[in-house]
Amino acid sequence: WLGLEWDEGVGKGGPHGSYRQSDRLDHYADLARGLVDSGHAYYDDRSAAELDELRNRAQQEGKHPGHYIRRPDVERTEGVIRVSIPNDGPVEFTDLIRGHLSFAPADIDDFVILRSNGVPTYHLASTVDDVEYEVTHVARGEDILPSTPKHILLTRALEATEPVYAHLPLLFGTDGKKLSKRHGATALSEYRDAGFLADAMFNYLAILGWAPDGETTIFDRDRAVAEFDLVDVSRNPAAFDPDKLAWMNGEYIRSMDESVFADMVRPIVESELGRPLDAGEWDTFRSVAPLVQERTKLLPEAGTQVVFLFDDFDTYDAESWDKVMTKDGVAQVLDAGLEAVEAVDPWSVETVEAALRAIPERLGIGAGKTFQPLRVAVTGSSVSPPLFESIAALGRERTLERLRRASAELATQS
RNA sequence: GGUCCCGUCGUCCAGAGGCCUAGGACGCCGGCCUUUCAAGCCGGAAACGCCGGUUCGAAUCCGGUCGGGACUGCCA
Repeated sequence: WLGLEWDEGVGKGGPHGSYRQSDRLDHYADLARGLVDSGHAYYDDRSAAELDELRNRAQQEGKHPGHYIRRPDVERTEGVIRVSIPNDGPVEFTDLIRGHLSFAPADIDDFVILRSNGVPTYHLASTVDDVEYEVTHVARGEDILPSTPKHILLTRALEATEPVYAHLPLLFGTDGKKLSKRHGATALSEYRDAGFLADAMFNYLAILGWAPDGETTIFDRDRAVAEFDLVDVSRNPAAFDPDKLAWMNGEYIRSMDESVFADMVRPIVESELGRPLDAGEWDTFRSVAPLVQERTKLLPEAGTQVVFLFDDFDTYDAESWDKVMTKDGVAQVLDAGLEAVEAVDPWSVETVEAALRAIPERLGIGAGKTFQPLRVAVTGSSVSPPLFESIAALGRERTLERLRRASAELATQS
């Protein structure tokens, strides 16, 4: 959806055979056993209780939990396979984003690479894949920064050269909690379904942790691709701000070509209506679409703004009615509107406007007092697209019906 | 508890010793425009966590401190 393409992998193929880890289970297991043979790893069949005890002891002594979980004196021949951490100096590497990093061997666990059921852990599978697929740069979340020394050690044990790492800052929700597929996740598809544009989503995501310069907020994919560099990525975590995303989406909607916008909104209107638009209705819609385009942030809003043109609304918006239609003089305004609309000739935005603009003068009241009741009568709400255009698009007969309906409604209430 | 990462407006991003009385964006507040809602335009409030040090000069370098976060499993 976002137009992010990969060069090789599942569904795309490539020179490295299957890219599906489930197809390679035996291979990972073979490599794990090979690491035992070469002395980099060992079998461990100690019980969970035994390991817990070692962890507790380490914690009580102010050491990290894995401190005492090391290669047992007596060699085992079954159980999980662990990598034993070599005690020959710190593991150092330069992260593209964070700079030089160093981890002491004592702080790195003897970690499991093959479970007792023969299934590899993430550490093994992903490291082996990176090596065998000849991955040069690993860009991933900062949450696995602590695992990176393990992956480097594994890579060296596999007699390969480690890739360049870049650990990106995490994304937080507005609640300040980490955003991930396991916690507080909102699927990307939900944003698409909510009416966000892929280009806006792409731009917003890009701005989280990076900017082309100090001034620019809106930029397209080409510019991002041309100017983005991992070393420029921010080191601090970013909070996902739905308001800014919505604003940005509005910016993209407004910059769309009118006809593209109309085409995109059509299915939304039709689903709102529960039926397809006929040719005449489509023309009507296209005539008002630019007006709607200016005032929508999310695509579905465009649909709700415009349905009154095609189907009669069931009820008036209660708040609008109370605010506008319960005032004195509304009945006269509706009558005047009826009269004016009947007399419009020929029918156009300009003639409708001229006819209605004459009303406030004639009745000696303000423009707002005239147009708001008409708006509620015609559209069902005090919030709508511009009035004259709306009436022109609605047509004379339907406008007259709506005005009569509002008068009747008013009579009922008094 | 331990290891590591991070610390500029409420939020996102600029700022890589003097150009900073700290800039842009969202949001917020006020105004203009206006028949509504938007959009647009103008203006405003709003931050270098704190303490030391280096330096003629620090948001930028160093140390400490405080605060936030991640990790700490036969999860990934």
